[in-house]
Amino acid sequence: MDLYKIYKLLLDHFGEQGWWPTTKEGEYKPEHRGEKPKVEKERLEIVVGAILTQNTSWKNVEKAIENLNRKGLMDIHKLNHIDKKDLARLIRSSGYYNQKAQRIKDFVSFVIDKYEGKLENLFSLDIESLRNELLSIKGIGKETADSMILYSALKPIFVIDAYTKRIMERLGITKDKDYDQLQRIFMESLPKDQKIFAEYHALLVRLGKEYCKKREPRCKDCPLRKLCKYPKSMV
DNA sequence: TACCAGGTCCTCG
DNA sequence: CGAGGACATGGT
Repeated sequence: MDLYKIYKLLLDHFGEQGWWPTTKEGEYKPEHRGEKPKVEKERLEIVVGAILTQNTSWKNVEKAIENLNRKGLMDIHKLNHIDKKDLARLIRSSGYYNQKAQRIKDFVSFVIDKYEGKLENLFSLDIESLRNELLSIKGIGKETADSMILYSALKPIFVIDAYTKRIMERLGITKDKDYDQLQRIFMESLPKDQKIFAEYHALLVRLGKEYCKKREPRCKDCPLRKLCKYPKSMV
């Protein structure tokens, strides 16, 4: 199956997604706006959001990010200095708040210790080194690292998440593939283009949320129904 | 009520 | 290695 063809079908059906949501200057709530992050604060917000959204709905993360923005805390050094309990309280809505507060703190202290507190320095590494650096931080796994690389550092890497795995299996393209195998399949089938990787992943999430849901998938109206092998696709 | 949501770490066999 | 549990809130 041609993954690029699937991409075009999704793009035709949903249109451009404008990932990742970011907050404009003077505002507090992150939105899909179809613009790449420009300033350091936007890049940091994506990094923080990537940690906060681990196994959690984005809606719950939005509130947490808004809290941090309203307090003016979306800043590496401020996040480094804030008391962990206070941080946990602010991000409570995103769940696992004690773990996530620790993970955010581990991340910012890492950037301060090794990269002068500037994401720009960390992100100037080549893609392999950057990924290894991110993965060495406790609490940052493959998906979180790759989300940071793709959406914040703006380098071409394909993000695999639960939606992607489910959709690929239901389509009948893969079965029991692990993260690295799935990622390889996408990256070897598509142009190495940050914009395409970003948009594709966003489209898969959209499809997973609205059609290829875990329970009660809406196969009848699914934009991919003609090429899908999901047993229950005729429901 | 139970399940799900843009995972990761740790432990055990 | 891979399975299984812990981490936690908010929506359906």
